Amino acid sequence: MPLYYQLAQQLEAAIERGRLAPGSLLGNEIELAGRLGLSRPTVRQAIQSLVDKGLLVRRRGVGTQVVHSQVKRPLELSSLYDDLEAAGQRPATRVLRHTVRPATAEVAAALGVAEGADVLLLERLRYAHDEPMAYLRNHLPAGLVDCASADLEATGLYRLMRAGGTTLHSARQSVGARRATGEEAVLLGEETGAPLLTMERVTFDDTGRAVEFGSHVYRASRYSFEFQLLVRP
Amino acid sequence: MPLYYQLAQQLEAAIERGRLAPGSLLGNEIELAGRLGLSRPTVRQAIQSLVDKGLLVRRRGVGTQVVHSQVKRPLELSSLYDDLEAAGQRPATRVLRHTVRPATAEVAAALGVAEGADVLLLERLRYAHDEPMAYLRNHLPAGLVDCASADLEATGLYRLMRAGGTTLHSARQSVGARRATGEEAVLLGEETGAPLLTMERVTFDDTGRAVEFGSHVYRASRYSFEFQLLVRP
DNA sequence: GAGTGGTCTAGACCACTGT
DNA sequence: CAGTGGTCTAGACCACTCA
Repeated sequence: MPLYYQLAQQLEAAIERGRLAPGSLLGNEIELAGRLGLSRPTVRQAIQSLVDKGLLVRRRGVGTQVVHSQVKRPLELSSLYDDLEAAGQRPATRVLRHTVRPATAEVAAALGVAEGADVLLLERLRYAHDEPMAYLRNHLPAGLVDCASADLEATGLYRLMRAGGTTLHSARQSVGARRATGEEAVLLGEETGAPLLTMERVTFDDTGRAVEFGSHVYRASRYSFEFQLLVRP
Repeated sequence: MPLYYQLAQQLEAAIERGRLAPGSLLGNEIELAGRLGLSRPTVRQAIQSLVDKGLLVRRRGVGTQVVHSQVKRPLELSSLYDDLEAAGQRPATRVLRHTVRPATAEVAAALGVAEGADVLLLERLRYAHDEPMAYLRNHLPAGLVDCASADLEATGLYRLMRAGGTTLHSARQSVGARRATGEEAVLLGEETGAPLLTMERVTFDDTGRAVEFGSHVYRASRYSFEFQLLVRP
């Protein structure tokens, strides 16, 4: 483990345990470096990573302070399955469709493949505590992941993609709302016309290639997106 | 302007204008530093800032590459007014309410003030192209901003807060959906029961103090949230 | 084995803040 | 004015990738 990373973790732990009180000054960087036997750039790198996380604030001429509020995680590219599991919601998945078919114009444009090229279509119903939660439709370039329906019932798609060697890098998301169609209402146990949260997402790997196009609907009565934003300096 | 910042801007411009093609290698850092007459840490700092923005990818043993996809801005703490203005949507605001009142329990909890303490209540209708777009309800600790209704009609709240010396730092948001009430439907020009996007937000300044609690609804037929996510390394 | 980025050091000067 | 973080330099060694 790099030294700056170890130091960042120690500081983060000290903040979380309240050993560094909110608003308290961290002590100046040079003295801190000397006390720890590190160089100042190394100490700065550790502090900077916590500033990026929103745990610390630096002010020139003043010092480095612990932020007052309890900052949670900023928005990440997260997996619904993992989020539900972390929240103790007993996630489960029913795979409704799992086939290869030619890309429509919309899917081809989103994934950056030729129209008519083979794409994997996944349709899944995601449950939490045995209640339907979301209806997930995903399109993936053919051959990217090699998974059985059984895998998809046991875990999330992102985890399968990572396990298959795909390095997820970024995603472009759009969140909106609309009324449920009759079919969606039946699947999700809502009334026709009930409000649904919609999320469209194109995910890219670290070479910039689109690796997934998702078009999902969530029961607005049981789901909302929560996230933390940081202001870019 | 710092040297690393200037270099980052030059590189970013070269990427956006296509002078650095997607997938192309940037050249190794030491040679680049020598060519530019800068030290390697300075060059690294410039490159790192673009990696953080998602424009570049580094691979040890390989080099630094331009990402293939067109990456737009990641999600920031943004102002609806500024977003609309940037999109050429002719934003306008009608102030419906602008009063000081005692904090309810919910507002007090969100802002971290005592129940019954004075808070500023703002209710605004936000238009784009003369069409109603969103109904905005904000609560602010009293005395934080000193603004006339005229100011609020001409610009966004965040810009007023910044102008008043408040340094925005982070926000906790929750996005969901629900049906429009009769009153909301009238204000927004929708039918009762139409789907609305909802957003609740608590904004913090750089000392961690809550400076704004917003509870907003958007016409789902005319608005969605779009944003870019990056995977944390 | 050659070349890359990842980490780290030991200094230096500057800009800003508060007293 | 003293003290802080912001920037910058000129080196060094290491871990990883790929031919």
